[in-house]
Amino acid sequence: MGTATSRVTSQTETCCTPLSEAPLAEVDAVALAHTYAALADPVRLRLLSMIAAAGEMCSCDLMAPLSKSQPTVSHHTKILADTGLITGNKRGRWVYWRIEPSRAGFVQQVLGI
Amino acid sequence: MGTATSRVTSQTETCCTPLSEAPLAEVDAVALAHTYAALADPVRLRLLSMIAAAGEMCSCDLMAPLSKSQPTVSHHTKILADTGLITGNKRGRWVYWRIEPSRAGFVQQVLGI
DNA sequence: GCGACCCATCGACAGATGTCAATGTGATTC
DNA sequence: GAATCACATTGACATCTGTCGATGGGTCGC
Repeated sequence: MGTATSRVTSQTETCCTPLSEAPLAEVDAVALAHTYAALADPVRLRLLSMIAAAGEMCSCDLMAPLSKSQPTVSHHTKILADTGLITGNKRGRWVYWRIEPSRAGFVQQVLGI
Repeated sequence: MGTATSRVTSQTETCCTPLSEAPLAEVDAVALAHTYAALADPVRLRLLSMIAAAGEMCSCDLMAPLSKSQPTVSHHTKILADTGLITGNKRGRWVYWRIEPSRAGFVQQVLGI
């Protein structure tokens, strides 16, 4: 996924303003936006915060604090999981969610901790 | 809505640093989500990136690289400005946009610089 | 087996969002 | 003053998103 490698042409050219370094490529921008979209909801932020604080939580313990229905909580955990911010671990009847270790630093930044 | 009741379930040494005792309050979550919503769009991320790289840009130079109409660019700059990430400075007929200095560090984090 | 439980998925709905053409506003130039 | 330019605003549209009730699929205890 290399950049377009479009070399800087001229300062006054119309196509792509050169800038100092290459601006965010469109592909990268879409990926980044997808990640931030996952964070653009209060319920998901609180969800992340709870999981980060507890280390691990099952969905059944998330519904009450969030005041959301079970399908809604499932919907949000799926989005966070698809984005790679949390991972689910099914043990018996319960699914335990935790912050994806490789993203723990990013999540802490996001939560302003 | 209970406030900080510090009901941390012990055994927090699993994957993350202690973090906060209380989960994100709903009010704070809404505010945070509002900020991240402003970043949840590829066009706005590239817009931020361009402005950050150039230091200052006028709207007229943003339309072509983004391949967006003038009203659309205006729409996005307004959202970023309302969120406090950029500030506009009108000089003559042109509006020059730059990263809000107090948020420059945050923006650089966001753009992965 | 049977029932209870936890969770995912589906269908539907209201509200938010990105986009553009058309129009309005203010500044500049003639 | 008239024309032009840069930008904001409006109105309309298609799409996306958050939410919940209903349903399905596994898992446990009996």
